[in-house]
Amino acid sequence: MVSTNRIAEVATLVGEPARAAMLSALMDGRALTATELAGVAGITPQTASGHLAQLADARLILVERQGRHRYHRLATPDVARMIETVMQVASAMAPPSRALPAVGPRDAAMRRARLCYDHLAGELGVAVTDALLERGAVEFEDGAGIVTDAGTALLRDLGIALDDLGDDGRRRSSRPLCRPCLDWSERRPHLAGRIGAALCARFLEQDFLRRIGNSRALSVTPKGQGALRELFGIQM
Amino acid sequence: MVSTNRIAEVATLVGEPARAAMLSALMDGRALTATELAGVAGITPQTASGHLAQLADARLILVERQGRHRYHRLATPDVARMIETVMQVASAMAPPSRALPAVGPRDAAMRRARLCYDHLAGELGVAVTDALLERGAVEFEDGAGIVTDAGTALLRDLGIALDDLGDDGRRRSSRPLCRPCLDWSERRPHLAGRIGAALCARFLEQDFLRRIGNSRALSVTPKGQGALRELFGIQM
DNA sequence: CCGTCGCTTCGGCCGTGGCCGAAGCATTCC
DNA sequence: GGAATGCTTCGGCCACGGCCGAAGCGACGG
Repeated sequence: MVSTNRIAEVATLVGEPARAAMLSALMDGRALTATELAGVAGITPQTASGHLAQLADARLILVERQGRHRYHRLATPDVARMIETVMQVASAMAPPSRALPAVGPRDAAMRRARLCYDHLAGELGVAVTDALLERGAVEFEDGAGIVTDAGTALLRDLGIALDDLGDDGRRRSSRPLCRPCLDWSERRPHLAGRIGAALCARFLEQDFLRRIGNSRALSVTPKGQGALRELFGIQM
Repeated sequence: MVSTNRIAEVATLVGEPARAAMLSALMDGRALTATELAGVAGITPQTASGHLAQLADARLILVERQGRHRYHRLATPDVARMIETVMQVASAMAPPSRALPAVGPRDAAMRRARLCYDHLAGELGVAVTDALLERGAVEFEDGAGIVTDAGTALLRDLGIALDDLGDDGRRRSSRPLCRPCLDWSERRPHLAGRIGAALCARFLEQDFLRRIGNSRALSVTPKGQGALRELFGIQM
């Protein structure tokens, strides 16, 4: 059992618009500087500094010094998962007044392919997930998922060894190997968990995908176009 | 994508000690009155009333009138899951000063068997889960889980039809069929999700288990002792 | 019908905490 | 060395929101 005060403490940290904005910005797994985070939250650096100190104290984020910069990132996948579930409840809340304010057209690239913490989301994420489901590589039972033997083999062919996935030095006990994650633009599940992260990392490493500037959005390289078509029959 | 303000809004609701205490008290799935909740939160009824109105406005809880009482319960399993993930992060936080303050001996019954939202927890919950894992009825891959064909058959023998589990009239799309839930006293997973809830309900219905007074704690009836031994080889 | 009970609304008090300007350290660059 | 950059600390302002006492309202029960 956890003291309810500890629960409230954590929730309070998330329950402040500026901090929530900063944590959301970190949901793509990148490490950002205090000034960048101040920007996304719309506050001054000194105010952001205070917030970040609180988040770091509570171990929700980790801070890494690099020269005169300090990079902040989410401390664990658990934290990301927590924020994700809060988002889920928030999205189910009574709408403030009207329907969804139709995502702007400039987010076209974001809808197409983007990072969700450390795995693939958007049309591409959903398409890859569909392909894996179709091939029987993974199976979802509502909010849970497993990798089949066929999936283990398929991933090995892609250069991902499942046995190694726990050995990232951190060994987060609670990080699922495989699970679905609701895609906010597609409203359908995409692949998350350790294999979701591994797959995404592998695609970036092989230059199938590239970050678009500083955003969460991803572009598919020509090399990636071919590979995705060949591997999964995906035409992006 | 969800507005970060909405996220903060939800988190703020949880991030208040009194409200967190009330939500935690509702985590066993029961519906409690405003006065009872005021009691657990250590505040006056009029203050609790205000809090509960806020939680209901945000659709985190549902209120049901019954005579001069108003019963409050968590609105959806999603809300319970959110609180659970917050608890998980909270328990991983930097300890305030010393180690766990050794759960009091009066919680012996709680440690033995209790409700966790709507499924079994404590020694009993873990034991049942272990038995199901051992029989290959369910499989966990870290934070995810599935029911095998053998498990489907086993559950049918117990009087639980998996096909019906979605038909509770609410059809919460995101509620997993089967998933592990970290047990706070045992520090090991027990069975949650829709089948966790169904199993628990079935045991209560068959009078294998009974609520101890008004608490989350459960007692195993003599009938239940026999059944559990016979079904799962569990000696409580 | 009146008393009790459960709950809500109102009003006022007060503490917590977010916010920024100014100032103070570091680090890097010229 | 001096200037710019990135970030933090300090101090003071201010508002939001939690808290309770008092009062009101509806339901139940004798």
